[in-house]
This record gives sequence, structure tokens and C-alpha cells, in this order.
Amino acid sequence: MMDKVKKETMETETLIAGSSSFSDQILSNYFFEGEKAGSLNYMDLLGIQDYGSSIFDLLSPHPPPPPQPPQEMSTTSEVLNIPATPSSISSSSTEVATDEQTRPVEEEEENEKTKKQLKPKKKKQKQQREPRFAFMTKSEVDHLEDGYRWRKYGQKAVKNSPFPRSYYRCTSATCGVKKRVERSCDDQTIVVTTYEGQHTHPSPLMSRATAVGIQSISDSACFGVSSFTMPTTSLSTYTTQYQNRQPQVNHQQQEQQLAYLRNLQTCLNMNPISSTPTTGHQERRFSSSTTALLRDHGLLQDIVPSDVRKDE
DNA sequence: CGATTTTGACCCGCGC
DNA sequence: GCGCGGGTCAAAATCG
Repeated sequence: MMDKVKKETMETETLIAGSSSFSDQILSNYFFEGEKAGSLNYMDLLGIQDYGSSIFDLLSPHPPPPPQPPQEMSTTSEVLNIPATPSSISSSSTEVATDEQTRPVEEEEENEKTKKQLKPKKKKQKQQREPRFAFMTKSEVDHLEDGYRWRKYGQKAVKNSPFPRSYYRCTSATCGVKKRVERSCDDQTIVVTTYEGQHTHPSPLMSRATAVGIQSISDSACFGVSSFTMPTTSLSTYTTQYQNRQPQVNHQQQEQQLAYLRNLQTCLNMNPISSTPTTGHQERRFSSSTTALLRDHGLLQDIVPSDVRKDE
């Protein structure tokens, strides 16, 4: 009985793989529904994108979840990334806060054990986890810039790994998004970032995306949507941030980005690899998104200057 | 001086 | 029940 409940409340973790190089044309999404959090047994499956110190440096094929307006997202993608417990989503930060406020007073005993306790700890009820979204990057820095402000609230040694795991929380008061960052023990150049939850606010660094009204492009850039519920604004958002932060991109970088985006387009023509069956509806959406992206170059023209962009 | 990081202690779930 | 490991808390330290 209890075991069943336990299993049902396990979080869904979506893991994303990029291509191992620009020449590879593999863009795979992996699902690990019910996979225990924190385990890295998916490592072997994941390709690695050669990232710089900022996530903007390479236009991640699956950027972390940007802010998602709660009311306007299409229902298309919601099907696939819903946790095992549909009602669990509602039990997020607000409930946690309530729980903390109404937590029972710690029963203090006079025994030696309690005297040793320097800090009365809060009794925490088991809370449902938000869907998780993990991706790997190749970077020298652990904490990739992603446009949001994070406060580190913990660090733990990871078993069987010489590298610690860091825990971050979004600094926005109303936003309960968390982020885990750890370095792969197999390849110390690889950073595994896991996001939990979705931002309830726009990125502090985001400006142009909203100003330009880039939604149409972003809708065409929702290549990952067929396999996970990352908001459709993701890629364009990060593209925009990238532009704002690094207006001067050298030619080689541009060529790399161009090559990557071309691969991305190619990938979009491929069926996504997923451990879960893809519905026809999702495939249609995927396909139309691909078409839209190809038609107007979508990101390509947003990122790469025309003098660098070369039509195939 | 407020914000952020560091770090040891504590809580909790899980396996044995 | 106990120990282990992951996750979080919160006081102290540090930073800008």
C-alpha cells in the first residue's frame, strides 16, 4: 500500500540529450518517468553539447525552462510530461509555505539527544516534486548563466563522485524553482544541470523577447515540445538573451552557431527518439513547427547576421 | 548593510 | 530499528 503510494508520487524527470558534436545529427529526448531523483544512470544515454561558460554561448537545443505564463500555454505538450500524480503540481511552494507556518511545535524532550540539537528543525511533510528537467553541458564552469538569478542554498558531496552537488533556488520570492548542478564523475568537463519546477516570472535579463513580440518565432522553435513540456518560448528567449549579452560574436562562433542551427533543422525533420510513444497529435505539431522554422529561418535569422548566414 | 555563499546539522526516505 | 545518502535549513562568513 505505502509502496504503491510512494511510487506514484515519484517525480518525473525529463532528460535531454544534445548532439555530441555539430556534425552529429542526433537530437534525442529521453524520458525517465519514475526514475529516482539524483541518480545519474542516464549518463550513458546522453550526448553532450560543447557548451561555453554561459548557456547563451551555444544556444542549447534544450534550454532550461524559462518562465511559463500559466494561462496561455498550449495544451499540446502537457500530456507527456505530466508527473505520475497529476494533482501534485498544485502542491508546490505555496503549500510548502503553509506547511512551514503551521508546522507543529517541536516536541522538546529533556534527554541528551535533544539538548545536542542546536537548531530546532522543521518537520517537513513529504511534498510532491515538480517535474524535473535535466541536461548536460560541457563547460568549465559549474553554474551556467541562464538568465535567472539563483541563490545557492546547499552543497553536498555526491557518492562515488569527487565533485559536490550544488543546490540553487530562484531568488524571486514567489518562484519556487530549484536547480541542481553537479559535475559528472565520469567526465569532469561535463556539468549536469537539473531544473525543478517552472518560473512564475520573466527572466530578469530578458528584454528583447517581450519587446519584439517574438512569440511567433518561439512557436516555431518549440522543437522539444513533442517530448517534454518546456515552454515554447524557450529557444527564442535564450536566443534573445544571447544577443543582448554578447552582441559581438566572432565569425567562428557564428559559423558554429549556424552549423548547429542547421543541424537543428535537420533534426527537426527526424522523428524524435523517445521512450514514450508519441501521439499523432504531437507529431503533427512537431512537423508543423519544423516547417515553420524552415520557412523563415526562425532562430537562424534572429541569431546569425545575414552576412554570415548562407543558404544551403 | 543587504545579498549571497559557505558549511555543519538536521530531516526524511529507503534498503537491509 | 539502523545506517546511508539525498535534500534542506539556517547561522556565520563573505562579498559588493
